[in-house]
Amino acid sequence: MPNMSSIKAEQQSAPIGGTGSYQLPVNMCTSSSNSSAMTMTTTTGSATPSRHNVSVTNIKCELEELPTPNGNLVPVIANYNHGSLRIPLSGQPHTAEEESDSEAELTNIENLKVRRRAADKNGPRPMSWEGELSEPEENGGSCGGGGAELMETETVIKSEVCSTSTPIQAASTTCPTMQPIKTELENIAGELQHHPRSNAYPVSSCNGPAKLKLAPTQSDPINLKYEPPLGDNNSPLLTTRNKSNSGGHLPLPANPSPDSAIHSVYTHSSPSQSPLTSRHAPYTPSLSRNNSDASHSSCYSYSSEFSPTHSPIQARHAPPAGSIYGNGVHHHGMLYRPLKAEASSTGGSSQESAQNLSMDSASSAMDPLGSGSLPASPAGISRQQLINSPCPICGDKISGFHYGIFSCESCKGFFKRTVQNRKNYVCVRGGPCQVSISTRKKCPACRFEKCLQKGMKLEAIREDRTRGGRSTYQCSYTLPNSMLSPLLSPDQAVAAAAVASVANHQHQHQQHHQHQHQQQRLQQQMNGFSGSTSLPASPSLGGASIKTEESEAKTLRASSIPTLLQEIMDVEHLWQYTDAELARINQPLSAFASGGSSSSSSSSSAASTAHQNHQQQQQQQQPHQHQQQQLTNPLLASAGLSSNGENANPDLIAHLCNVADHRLYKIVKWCKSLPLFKNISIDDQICLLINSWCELLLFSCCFRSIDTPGEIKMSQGRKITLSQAKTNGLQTCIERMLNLTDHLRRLRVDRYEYVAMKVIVLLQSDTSELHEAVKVRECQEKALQGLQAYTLAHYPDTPSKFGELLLRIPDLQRTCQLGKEMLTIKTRDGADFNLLMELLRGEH
DNA sequence: GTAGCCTTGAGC
DNA sequence: GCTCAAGGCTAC
Repeated sequence: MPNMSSIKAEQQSAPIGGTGSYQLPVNMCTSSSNSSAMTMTTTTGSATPSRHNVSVTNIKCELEELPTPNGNLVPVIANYNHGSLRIPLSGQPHTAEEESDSEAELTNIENLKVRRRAADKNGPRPMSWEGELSEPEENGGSCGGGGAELMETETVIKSEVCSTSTPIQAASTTCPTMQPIKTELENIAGELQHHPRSNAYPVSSCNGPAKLKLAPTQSDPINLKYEPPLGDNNSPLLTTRNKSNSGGHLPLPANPSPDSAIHSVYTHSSPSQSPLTSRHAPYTPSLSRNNSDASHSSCYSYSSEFSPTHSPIQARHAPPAGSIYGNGVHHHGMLYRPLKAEASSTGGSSQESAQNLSMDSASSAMDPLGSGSLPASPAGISRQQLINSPCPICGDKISGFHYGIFSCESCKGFFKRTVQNRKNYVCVRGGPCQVSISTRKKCPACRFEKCLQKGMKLEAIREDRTRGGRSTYQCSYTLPNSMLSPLLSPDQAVAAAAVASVANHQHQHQQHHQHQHQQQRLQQQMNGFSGSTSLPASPSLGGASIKTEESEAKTLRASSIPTLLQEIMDVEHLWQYTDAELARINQPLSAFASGGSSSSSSSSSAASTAHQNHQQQQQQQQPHQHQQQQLTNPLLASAGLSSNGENANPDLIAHLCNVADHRLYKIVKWCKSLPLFKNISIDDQICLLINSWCELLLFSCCFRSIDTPGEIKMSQGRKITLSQAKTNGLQTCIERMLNLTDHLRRLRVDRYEYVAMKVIVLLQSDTSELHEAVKVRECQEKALQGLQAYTLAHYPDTPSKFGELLLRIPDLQRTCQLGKEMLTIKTRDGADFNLLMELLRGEH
């Protein structure tokens, strides 16, 4: 495992200042149904605002408390030694034999890691978890659905219900059958961790709260700091920039000197705080290079879907068909997002009035074919046109796409140097200074600030300085008006920006746009997940520059979204499935159910992931095997259900198992990108995953069923009612799920709360298998703090909501256990749901 | 410290 | 093998 960089810093979650406490009546240790209370302490920091007149400082990453202007100390732990430290934990006693087995298994894991890393040194860098995970499928047969992924409305019930075992037990008790899954998870996590980039900006992932500012509510008892996004752009950096700019909505501090780019951006940060810690850390990249490309090992995020060629944005942000761009092309083009405050904040150059452009991807997003033209970009702007335009920062000639925007070579180098060397420039004039070709050297503070403002991404700088390869992250680009005006009228441009921005956000959840579904999702995003829930406007939703009272209100609400929650939300798309994926996962079963041949393998749509491709291939190669395997589905058998449909709906159950199996891949991928999860050691990541996968599946299922009382939503129109559950022998479990869903509905759980709770469930540290339980607990605390701050800020009338949300977790655990008990899965050879089967087998 | 050019490496 | 976005090198 590579050493963590010395600059790796992690926010210390130790309490500072006043304290408040709450109990988490959660027992995520799946080994038993016992519940344990976890006491956590939140704090309010002491006010120690300070801004120093420093011209240039090299930022230290020592352990320190960073005083913030709003009075919150941001403790930072530097030189975190990632990893292999194993803390013997008390709690779950183990027999000597178990201990021995566990040791042996852990040793196996270590050996696997070593071998893998050794192989990586000589071989190609592993590219994706999908690829890793698809391996067992080769052995175990197809899962029927290809890499199908579920959207929010898809089905997972079965997997959740069918989960008969206790994952953590599987991990901890060294069941031999668990080794395969552990190996897979290990491989996956290993790639995340072992790759040098996995250490990149760990602060970003674990320091989420560091950038938070105290909520503007006195009721907030914890030391959470919010980062009110005043801008409309998706980038948290940009958002912050807008806020910090004097020309924006907020005036510059009275102190004229300390306005370095960094200080003004991270107003909560100490002037001495490293750009890495103060900026990078807080703004946990939502998309990790690890995720995206197979290297998938870096901790700083990019997303697999977001490679420059398969940009995340490209994948996510394609405008819906029929949009005003209306070319009907599945383009990877750019989406325009005007920056209203931009011009005023940076003063008058031609670029100041530029439109901010969110791009589907850097390169191939722009030009996946390398043809040099942007494929159906909204305004029909080619890559060449963009490159020929002036650098949005200084006006020099653009040399390419650097760190998230098209910029010149000098600004690219400047940004790299500043971040890598942790410069902390301060504008002696208090900024903003004009930044042009002739003046760009005069004020690095304002230049850097403009870099950020224009969309350069800190997360694009690789902490480990790994060269080459692709990077993927959500990009925003400043497009000069001159490039838009000939194509769109100002009004059109604004409207386009609004529509595209929303579409941009939407596409984070859907790689293959289908207009109707996108419209529905748009409505969901704008109105909340369900009609009865309220969803605070996400900053990333705020691309619309058309200021209305409603949008302003949403912006206001969005401003109180803890950054950590926003970061978690930013990776939520990894949890979701696209329509194409759903179609794939549903098709085989439909064919199966209809008695058709296993032509299920002939997926109608092109595979969008390696996993899907692989599964498609497997299905094509073994269509009959797939059918046969479904006929002998051990899940069905173990559930006392025959596959001939006599007393059950095999299609339903097999489908659910199939979905669950694929869902597990999604979960792994999602976990990788979670800001808090990424800094946890490999072993602990595996442990946590094994520990909570069932709860995660079940919880997501319940949440998506909020708007369908009496029904648990399955994939695309599939629903299961209590009566249907009785037929399938799942009555008790479904009943509990419905009950849990009722609670979620009653509590009006919104999407932010939902994603936060998932992370809390995932980061349950109450297991003796964790090597760094304290660290995991600290991460969970941050998630808890984020959730608490959010609920207090958004639902001040229901201060008990936070506690009530946590109280649902034991229900969730009990429901999972019940489902497992109901469907005592017996391990059988030839299981076709590899990952799921491995997990299930490992528990018995 | 700047900035132009080079090298690297993943995706296609 | 090409593209391109990373980091590296080095003259200034």
